Amino acid sequence: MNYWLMKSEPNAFSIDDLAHRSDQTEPWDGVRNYQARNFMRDQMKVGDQVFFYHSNCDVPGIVGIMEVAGKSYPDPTAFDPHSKYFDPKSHPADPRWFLVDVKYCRHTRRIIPLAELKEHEPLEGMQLLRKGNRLSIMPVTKKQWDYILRLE
DNA sequence: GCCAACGTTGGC
DNA sequence: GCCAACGTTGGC
Repeated sequence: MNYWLMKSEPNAFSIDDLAHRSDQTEPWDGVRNYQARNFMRDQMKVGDQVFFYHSNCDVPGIVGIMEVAGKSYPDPTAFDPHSKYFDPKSHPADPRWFLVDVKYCRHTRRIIPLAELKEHEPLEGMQLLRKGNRLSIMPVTKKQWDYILRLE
């Protein structure tokens, strides 16, 4: 069992949007960063636990928990000329971008703000807290996961 | 292979 | 809106 954190701008796709999907499941499409892709393509397993993080908003922070719902597969938006995520360099025979489906588990009891996470010494070294970090998908250790859940 | 220019992310 | 950090692109 692995643990992850995935960012989304709530203006574009929020935890509430995910919760209201009929299946409460959504393909995490549009990721165009190789490191983030590699995590999804190579390391995410069904049942892995994921923090849903809201970025670029009034109170950036962890807002909920979801899980990996399926094995990775090529991101179809890369093949679609009408998609804003279209990438002409990605071909169905040799796909460049991959994604996983994620399923809503629950909201956290409250938003756990980024500013608060920064105050906790045991979370020092978290990739999320590194200055200038722009990675949208990153691993979380079990220790960090458990510690953060106790902050709820 | 180097690196300047440029675009994007995302906190503040 | 500002700007630091960082990834990508493309000329050489």
